[in-house]
Amino acid sequence: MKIKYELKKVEKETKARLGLLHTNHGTFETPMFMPVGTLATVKTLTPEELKEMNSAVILSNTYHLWLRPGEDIIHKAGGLHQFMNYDGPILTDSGGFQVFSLAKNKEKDIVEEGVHFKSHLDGRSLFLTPELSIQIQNKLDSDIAMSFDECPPASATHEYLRKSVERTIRWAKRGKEVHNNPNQSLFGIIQGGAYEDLRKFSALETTKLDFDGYSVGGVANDGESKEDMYKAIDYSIPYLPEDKPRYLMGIGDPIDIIEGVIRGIDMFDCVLPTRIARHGNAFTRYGKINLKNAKYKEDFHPIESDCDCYACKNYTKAYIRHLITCNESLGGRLLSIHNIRFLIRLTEELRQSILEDKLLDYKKDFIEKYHQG
RNA sequence: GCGUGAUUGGUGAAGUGGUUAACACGGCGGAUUGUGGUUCCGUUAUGCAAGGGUUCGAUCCCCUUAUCGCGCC
Repeated sequence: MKIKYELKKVEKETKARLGLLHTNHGTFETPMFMPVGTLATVKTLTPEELKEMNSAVILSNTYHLWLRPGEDIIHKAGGLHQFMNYDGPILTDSGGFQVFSLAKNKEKDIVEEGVHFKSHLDGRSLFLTPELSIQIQNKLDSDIAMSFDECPPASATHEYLRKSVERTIRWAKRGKEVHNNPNQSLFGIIQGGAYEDLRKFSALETTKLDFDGYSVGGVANDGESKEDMYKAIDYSIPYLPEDKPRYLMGIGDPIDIIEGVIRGIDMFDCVLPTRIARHGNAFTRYGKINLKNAKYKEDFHPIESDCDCYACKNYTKAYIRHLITCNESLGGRLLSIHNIRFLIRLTEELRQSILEDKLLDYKKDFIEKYHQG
């Protein structure tokens, strides 16, 4: 069975949506945030811990799992869910994002057939195609597979982006044709940078292929401005069907999530909460803080006194700072728990605000507070 | 006691008679948005044991003192 999106409500003054995502591994509310588990694990956390945080979908990665341990081993294990002991929904990224950062010479390495690039592990030459990406994802048996797209840099010209969008559409079609897993849904990806005509074209052509969901991609690349990111969403959303989920790829800054939800996005994923956690940073209502700062040396209070996460209920900033300073893995774990819970809770509050038609007020309050810190 | 060798930042240490004293660690701060992240980027000794001298100029040469190491009575 494929996923099913059930639209429950659109907020009065915005395009924000409240919905339910029915999957083979449970039903979950949107808007939602999906933590990233590139290598079949959300770094340092167990599936049980993620469930405790009310986290739903985990995002994993085709490219990384293809290299290690290989899709055949995961297939033999009984699929990704069995392999990693996670019975919630899993989404796999196509590998497009990684591959394009590994392809050195875009002109030469990206061809109609696929992409030539070097393995980040041993440097050997690899070739990934839309078909192969989908076939790997079929074997991984994730709930949602992503089309293999070209993810061009923010600095790309209109001319480059136009060709790229056209190719991404051809690739989406090729991937869809070989997709062969009745329990797996497939999403299409809208590209086109911050150009209205390209986003519109990309959305209209991609939706013609009738995917199970659509994502806005090519966002938050190498120094793209927030304005361009919001444009990318605004120019794409009007052409996407109401009854399919919309996923903004790679976005997870709290403010960006709010802005995305207001513009009609249902799903987000991001490495930010876990990455900054490993580097000692925590999201708070008053902005992001760096636990490594000397001022927390003797701060015997939780990161946030009103946070319901395991880290805040049991540990102080001084202790977590000590762990991070000593490079003890528990530090990154506790901060990952806090940061993911922070974003999950943010989506819970956003849903409540949509329900009460108070999203814009919520945004105003949140941003005001967030910038105070 | 005599002889001898050392003494460079929080630490381990390079180094030179001449504008800004390597490098590493540590400290302090920042970055991070479909994870090549125990990563990346800043910054961190107005001073080379102390005092005096030689010199246009000394951390580098000389003298004295202090401290430490080594050898001999």
